[in-house]
Order: sequence, then structure tokens, then C-alpha cells
Amino acid sequence: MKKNITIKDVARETGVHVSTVSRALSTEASSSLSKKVVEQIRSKAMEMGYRPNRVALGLRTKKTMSVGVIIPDIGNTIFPPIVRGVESVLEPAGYASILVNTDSDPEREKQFFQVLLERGVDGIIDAAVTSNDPTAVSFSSELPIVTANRMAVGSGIPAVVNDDKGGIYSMVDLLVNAGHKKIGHLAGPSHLYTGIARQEAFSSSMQARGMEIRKGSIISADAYSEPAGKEATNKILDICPNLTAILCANDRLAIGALDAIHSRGLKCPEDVSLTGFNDIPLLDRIPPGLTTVKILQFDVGRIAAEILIKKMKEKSVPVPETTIMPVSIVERGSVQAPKE
Amino acid sequence: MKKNITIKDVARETGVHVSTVSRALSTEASSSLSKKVVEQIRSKAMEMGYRPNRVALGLRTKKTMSVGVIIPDIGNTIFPPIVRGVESVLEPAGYASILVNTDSDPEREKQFFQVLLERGVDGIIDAAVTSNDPTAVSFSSELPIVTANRMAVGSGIPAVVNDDKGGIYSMVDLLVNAGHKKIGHLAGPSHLYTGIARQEAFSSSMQARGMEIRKGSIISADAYSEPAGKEATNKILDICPNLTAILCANDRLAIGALDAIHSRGLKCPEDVSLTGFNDIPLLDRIPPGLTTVKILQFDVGRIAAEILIKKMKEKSVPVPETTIMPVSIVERGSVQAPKE
DNA sequence: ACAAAATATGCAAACGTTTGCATTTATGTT
DNA sequence: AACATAAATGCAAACGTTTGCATATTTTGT
Repeated sequence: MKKNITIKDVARETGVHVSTVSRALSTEASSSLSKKVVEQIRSKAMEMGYRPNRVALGLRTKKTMSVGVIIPDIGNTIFPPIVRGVESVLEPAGYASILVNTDSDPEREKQFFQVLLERGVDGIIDAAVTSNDPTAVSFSSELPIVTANRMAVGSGIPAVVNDDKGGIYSMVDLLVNAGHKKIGHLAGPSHLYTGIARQEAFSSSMQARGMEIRKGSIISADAYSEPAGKEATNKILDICPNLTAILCANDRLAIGALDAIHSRGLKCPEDVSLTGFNDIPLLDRIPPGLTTVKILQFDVGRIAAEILIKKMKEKSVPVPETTIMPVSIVERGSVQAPKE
Repeated sequence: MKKNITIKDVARETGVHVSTVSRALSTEASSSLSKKVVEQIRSKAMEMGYRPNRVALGLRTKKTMSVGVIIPDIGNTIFPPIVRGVESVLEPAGYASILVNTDSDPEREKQFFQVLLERGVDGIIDAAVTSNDPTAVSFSSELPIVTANRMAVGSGIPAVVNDDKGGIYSMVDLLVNAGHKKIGHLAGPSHLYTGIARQEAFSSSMQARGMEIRKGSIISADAYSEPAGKEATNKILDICPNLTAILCANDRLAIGALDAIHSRGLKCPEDVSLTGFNDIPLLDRIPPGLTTVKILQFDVGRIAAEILIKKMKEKSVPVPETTIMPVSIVERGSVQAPKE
């Protein structure tokens, strides 16, 4: 294990002071040095295989050029594209991403904030934030944070989210136009922004159309998972067996709903129409083809990172508090007119 | 922005030397201090909201307690579970993971190795390694590396891979037992270990059974993607239109093959049987249900990380050079006896 | 040719820790 | 009560950089 080459070694080899080497190696500071010596030092450094030590740099400058990326679970197919979006701007800008999975546990989220701060990250992208998230709020005074895909409502933390409301409105439209009168809602977890926002949008949209919302026709799933979706769907159908359509808060829930429907001997879309949200990968290949709301996952990550970089460069620069990304409906085979 | 509390501040407040604080805060070193002062310092530190600076620690100890995780693309559904497996052991052990995506570009892989070293990672999990990978080999003398899911053949770099050979053998068995005589192979990229290993296994397995391998019945896809799978399948079927089964090197390729088959007006499994590899999420829901080889993605990541930790703790400790994880066949609807 | 201004380089402190060694303080032992 | 020993703490250097300031060297204007 040969010792690493440092700036000091290069200085000795070139017979110059370490500060001179430091300057020569920096694009900005090298302007104060003579062309000749800069060239000489640089080639010598290269020749010696010098590799800058960013840990030392970080200590000296108090900037580690790294950011924490907090997500619930990278195994959940909605997050990888967001992460890629984040990296697509962070990496070229010279930032490294430290990725952590909270498994939606607020306790873990808190711990990770601590750890990330100990490691001196310059900022944090939080895609695991809950709607009411005291942890995120309290840390937001310590370093720049941007939330992605979700938001901490009323926290003042910059957020990049999808047009959840608009997506749901359009979906209700679509269902109503197809002739549905008895529509249920399989809602997301009520501690998550997306769960709340979509449910509110559902209710107000139904109301705006003068549609009846029967009691028991809105049930929240415990988690955004297929089993939770199946379970909640069964509850809904137990209470309101004559619903002709169920608008689900996301695709995985809808897949679970599909399971529940099949297990009851019903068919989609013949007996009940179903819609999702997100348009996750491979969804198009699952019969009957889920009609869903397509979101710009990659861009949500990308823009969140862009905003974060702005704040990291200049803490006080004003940035948009909420950025809403457009969504679009993609129609497949899971919706048709009610039988009647 | 209030200045961070350092060990020095705690020392001043408690009227003790900074080295004493350092010792008091360390579980091991605190044994050389009096119970009383340790207690006092710790509570004071807590009270002041002291947060250790790991950057400084890293500089001093030359250990950053972080590892680089290199993968081709987190958006490829096979990798998230591997990453989770890696984190499942790294995180509890106190390591942070820096995640990078190479997009299968060797040039980027090389850059990332550089960057990760500059950042002083203590080790690297490389799931983007190519079969012949000079970059990984050369860096392996600088720091511990373990490859996951793939291996750099003959490099001596510890690897955790699946039983690719065994999986393919079983699959050929299954196809032959179903009565197939004309079997093609949609192979993976020939610069990847999995592509090569599975193809070799296919050939030797067919040979071992005395099955004929017609020319043109083995084609390598350029990438593990659906479009590449579709394209390669069309080539195969152009040359050998009377194949009754195609064994695909992975699931995404098989999905692409499905597309090709449908676009030719054929059906799976009636006209041609198809098999995959990996058993990616949601695969079970895509008709006709792909018969595939299930791999232990999570455990591949987990074990790779365990091996890495061993090597990081004690560079010279001997570790298994190749660890092969068991696979299993999961039968679904994409295989049936040939029509005759 | 000389002071003044500009250019190029060196000096040393600082970033927040840990740790080998020196020193002080407490504890026994006789 | 004195001394040896053990226990507890302090000292200072080191990790690899950057950077404000001081110094030395060159260039410029007259």
C-alpha cells in the first residue's frame, strides 16, 4: 500500500512551496502564477499521479460537494427515475450523492439527517418527507433542503411536486365522461402529501361536478403497496358493492385493487373501471392496461436538484417555494362505460 | 447560520482539554478516563448539541466510513434490490453509500473510480464491471473492491454472482423435457459476464444433451433492453423461423422477444415458448407469465457488502474469490410443448 | 536609472479530529 | 509519612488542503 501522493510531494519535486502547487492546480488561483510554473507543476503532478484529497479540501473549505438523497425505498419503482434525475444534474456539477432509504420510518429519517450532517453534506434532497415533518423543518435551518415528489405542507421548504390535483381532476373528468356515477377512491396513506392532496382533489372534484360521494367509498390504504391496495379495495367493495369505478391514488394500489376485484370474481373494466397514478415502468404490459396519470419522475428529480444547487451556492438566493410539474393522462384499457 | 459546535467548544465549556473530550466521546478511549468526567463531558456535549465532524475524522484517520456503489443504471429494475441488499449491511455498520450510475460506459466507470478515490471511500461495490475490465483491475490494488451480480473474469477481484450456469442448465432441461428440439438463445451483450456465462452454459448444456444448435439460432443483443431483445429476436426468427423455443438471457430481453413474436403474428407459448432470467418485479403480472430463473438480488448485494466490510477492516484477510448464489426456476405460462 | 506599481511566490494559520507521549494526580504499600 | 505505582489528564503534532498576508522579484513610467 504505497502512500498517497499529496500536494506536498509535488511541491518537493518541483522545488516550490505547497501553496504554489495549490494555486497552480486550481483553475482560478492559477491566474496569479506565471504561465511557466503552472504548466510545470501541472505536468509534474500528473506524472506523479497526484490525486486531490477531497476530504482535506472539505475540512478546509467546509464544503464537501456532496448531497444527501433521502428516499423511502429505492426498490419502489417510482424512485429510481427521480434519483436519476437528481444525479443527472448533481454529478456534472461535481456533487456526489449519498443515498439513504428510510423505509418510511420517521425515526430513520431523523437519524439519517443527523448522519448526513455529520458527514457535512452541502444540501439534501428529501423524497421521503411526510406531510407534517418536524424533522425536515428543524433541519431546514441548518442546510438547504429541497423536497421532491412530496412536500412538507406549510414548511417553507422548497418542493418540486407533480400536479396531483390536476391529475385527479382530469381523471374524475374521464370517469364521469365515460358515464360513471358511482365512483370510489382508493386513497394513499393519510400522512403523505400525495395521499392527502389526491384525496382532497378527488373530493372537491366530485363535488364540483355534483357527484355523490357515498360514505365508505373513500378508504385510505396504509401504504403504497399492492397488498394494502387489495385490502382497502375489499373494504370499499364490502361497503359499496355497486361502485362502477375506483380511482386509485397510485398504480401499485391499483394493481392491488385488480387483485381484489379478481378475487371477488369480478372483471376490470367490465364490472369495475380502475385508474392509477404515476405510470410506473412495465405498467403498460399488465392487462387490461391501466389508465393512469403519467408524471415526470425524472424531471421532478432534475429540477429539485437544480433548485438545491442554487441554494447551496448562495444560501439566500430566492427560489420558487413550490414547483408543480405537469402531468398527463394515459388511457389504456381499464376504463369503460358502466354496464347498466 | 450559527457556527457548528466542535469538540473544542465542549472542551472550553467543561474546562478540560480537547483531547479529553475526544476520549470521553469515544467508547473505547473513554475507558482511560474517570467515570465522572466522562459522564459530565457527554452530557455537556449533548446539551450543547455537539455533532461530530466526520470530515475531520476522515482526514485524521484516513477512513471515511463510506463506500462507492457503482451500477449501470438504478432505473434498471434488477439493481435496486441489489443496492438495498448492499445498504442493508453497510448502513448498520456505519458506512455511507455513494451511488453512481455508469450507463454502462467504461469511460464513466473509470472517471467514477477516480472521483470515489478522491473522496476517500474505503471500498467499492462494483455492479457495473465488464467481463474484461482493466479499470477495475488496476484500481483493485488501491482499495478493496467486490463485484456484485457480475465478475471481472480472472481478475482475482472477489465477486458475488448468481449460478448463471446452473440456471441455464435447468432451463434447457425444462425446455427439452417439454419436448422442444429446436431451441434458440437470445444472448446478452458479449462484453458482460452474464451474457458470456449464460451463453456458454446454453451451448454446453445443449451439447451435453445432444441437441443441435443451428447456425443463427444464437444471437447477442446489444444491451439488456426490450428494444434490443425485440431486434435480436427478429434476427433469430428471420434465420431460423422454425424454432419452437427461445431461451433469453434475461427478462427484459424476453419481454422484447414477446414483442417481436407478437409483431410477427405468432403467439407465446402456442407458437414459441420463451424463458427469461432474473424474475424482475411485476414480471408475474405480464401475460402469459414468463417462466424464468429467479435470482437472489438482495442477497447478492448483501453478501457482496459483507465481504467488502471484511476486506475494509483487514485488508489482508482472505475472502472467497467467487461466491455463487443459488437460483431457482419459477414456472409460469410461457412454456408449453411444441405444436409438432 | 529610480521609485512605484504590478506580478509572482512563500509563510503560516486554520479547518476538527485523534493519539503517542509527557505530566500530573490519586491510590496503595510499607 | 514517604515512595512506588497506577490512573487520569494535558500537550502537541499530524492528516492535506486553502488563503490572507508578507515578501521578493519583475515590469513600468518617467
